[in-house]
Amino acid sequence: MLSERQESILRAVVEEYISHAEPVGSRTVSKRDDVTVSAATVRNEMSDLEELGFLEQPHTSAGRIPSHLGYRYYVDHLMSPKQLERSDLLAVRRLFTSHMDALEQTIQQTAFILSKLTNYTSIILGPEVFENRLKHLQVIPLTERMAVAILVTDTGHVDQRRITVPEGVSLSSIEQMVNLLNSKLAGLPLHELKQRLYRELTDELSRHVENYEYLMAMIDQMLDLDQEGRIFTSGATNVLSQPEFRDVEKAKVLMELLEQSDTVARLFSSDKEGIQVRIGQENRLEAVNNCSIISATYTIDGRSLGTIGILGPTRMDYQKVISLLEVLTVDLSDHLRRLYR
Amino acid sequence: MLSERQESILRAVVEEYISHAEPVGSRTVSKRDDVTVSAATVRNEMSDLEELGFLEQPHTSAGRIPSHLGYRYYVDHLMSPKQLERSDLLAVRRLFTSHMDALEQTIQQTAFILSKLTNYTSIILGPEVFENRLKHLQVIPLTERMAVAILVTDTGHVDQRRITVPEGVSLSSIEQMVNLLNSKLAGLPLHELKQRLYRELTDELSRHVENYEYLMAMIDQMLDLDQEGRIFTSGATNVLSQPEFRDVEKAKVLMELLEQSDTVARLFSSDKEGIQVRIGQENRLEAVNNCSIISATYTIDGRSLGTIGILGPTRMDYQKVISLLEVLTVDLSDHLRRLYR
DNA sequence: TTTAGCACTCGATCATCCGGAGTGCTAACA
DNA sequence: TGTTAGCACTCCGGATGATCGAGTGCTAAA
Repeated sequence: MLSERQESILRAVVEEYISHAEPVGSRTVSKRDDVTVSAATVRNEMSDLEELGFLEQPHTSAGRIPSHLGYRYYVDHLMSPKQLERSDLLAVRRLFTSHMDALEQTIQQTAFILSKLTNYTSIILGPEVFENRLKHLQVIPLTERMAVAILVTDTGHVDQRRITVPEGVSLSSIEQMVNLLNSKLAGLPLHELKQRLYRELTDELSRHVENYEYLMAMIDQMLDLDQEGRIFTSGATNVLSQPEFRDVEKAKVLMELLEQSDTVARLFSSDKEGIQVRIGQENRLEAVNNCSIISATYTIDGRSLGTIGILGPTRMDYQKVISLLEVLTVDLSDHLRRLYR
Repeated sequence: MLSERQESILRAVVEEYISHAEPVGSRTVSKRDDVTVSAATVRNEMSDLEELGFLEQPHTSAGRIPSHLGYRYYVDHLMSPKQLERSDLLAVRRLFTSHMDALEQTIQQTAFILSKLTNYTSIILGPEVFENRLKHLQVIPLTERMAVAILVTDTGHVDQRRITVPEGVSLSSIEQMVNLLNSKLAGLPLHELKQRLYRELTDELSRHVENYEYLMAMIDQMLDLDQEGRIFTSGATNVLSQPEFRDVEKAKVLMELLEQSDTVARLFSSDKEGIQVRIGQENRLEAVNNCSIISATYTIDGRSLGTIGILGPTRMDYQKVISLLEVLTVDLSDHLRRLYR
């Protein structure tokens, strides 16, 4: 357990380093208002903190920087839940009172404002439509052999896919089938559709509809949803502003990672409720070893819909990002609920 | 007019500089197979070429690099229409024989392969649905006051938008209206819909449908298409590999530009048929003054659908990019035609 | 007209040299 | 005993200067 004095020194080092990105010396610390002892004492304490693993020295005769453990301790115990800047809060509120009627637009905008206010890269996963319920199914023929299947969920999400109409299947039989599917499947969660289809509807379909086997293949095609929620990033170029990525090579690794949506999804997806902070090597991926990821889930009616998060250097303004994410998840959830009633 | 010898020297300088990214000296040029004169002669000629504005010298006692004019001359007169690498051609062909049934997927993949093969950033605009014709209109109610309008075009493009149902408008009157709209508007190009609506349908609607004024507002909302085609980029991080962007600041300017979709659209949109090459300052935007943009339009049944292009440093492998774009636009147009019949 | 030779220029690289910031240790002090 | 002032030492970073090599421009010879 750290003494109160050690804690205030650790806090000082972390906060100074976060805002100035340079190793923090004993004099700098002792000059802070919340530290009353002299530089020499600070030196002794810093030496102890280094031994305990909370601080690191880039080289002898340089100041100290926080280790991953140091950041962790700071996030877990030392961070005061700083109030958001009024202007930031205002920006968030203004966003959600403005007219955003499309889901995609809402999320894109949220990502945008998040990256704008933090100067880090923001990433939003989802929303996961998988749990949504089928509202309506429709097939619109384009040509003899082509059609568009449209699937609307109770949340107003529209999923479309182009399907090939098997030979020998008539328009009227498709219509018949769609009607049947609508009456039997409406209200079910999307991930149950196929299951239900096979278990309960095969008999009925084979009785009512001609060319049953071909149709089944077509339905199968129709209900193959893309399970992966979409990924929205914003402010990817912000990494280029961070001094830790002044070296193009390092920046490149990170930017390339951001272009691979599956990796990003894996990195950010989080099942835990609430805000999650992963610092440095706590992320498994080596490329983000000197990055931190802060993520939160947004919900609708208690159902977790997706993840919203920030990627930045380990030297990140945790206080600000966390309080911003707290506000944003609540407001986003609210907004989505209002949108979907 | 340049002499044959001057041309071969200019070609040599451009090609050497393209592949090595360093000022080209007289010795290097005279060692090439297509230049038979000595280094000293080359020096004299290069001096002339500089005076004519085709070459530049970063500083005295450095080699020469092509000026924008030099690249332009090279592209217009000196480039031999080099055969594509067999492996590249194969990759393109493989892409289009693979199963891609969604429009968006097709385009995303095309962009991907383009950036992969060139190591530059690829950008695809469109497809422009504006000229497409209405196939089918559908409104699916979600709640009392909310609905999703779905608009399918003859090319199978699906456009959706969430609409608010005005108070006092019944479900049945909406249904009635949609039927009327479908029968009257189907087959029309999207950009004529509104016009036609106001000119010919107001009377009929007011006769057949209750609460006519509210409905009109709603229809208006429905037919407000996003005119801007979507933008797909791929390989944005490739700029970070180019030696001209070793400096993070320069890279940042470009990457930020790539994040602004409207600027990108403006930069790439091209009405001219065929392949267009814009070198350096020929682009109006200052941020891309040392970049070149090569773009081409892809078509369907002769109708220009959208633009496909490459953004890279002025020192770009024009031959390769141009031949690649030639193949790709043809294949993409073919593929889309097959897709839409 | 072309080429060989030569002096000259200039950037890149490397070693060297401070200056400053910061530490660790010791001794004095409360 | 804990705290502080003082001091020698370390190390980084920027400035300076020497050297090297690539490349040019000019001149004179072929």
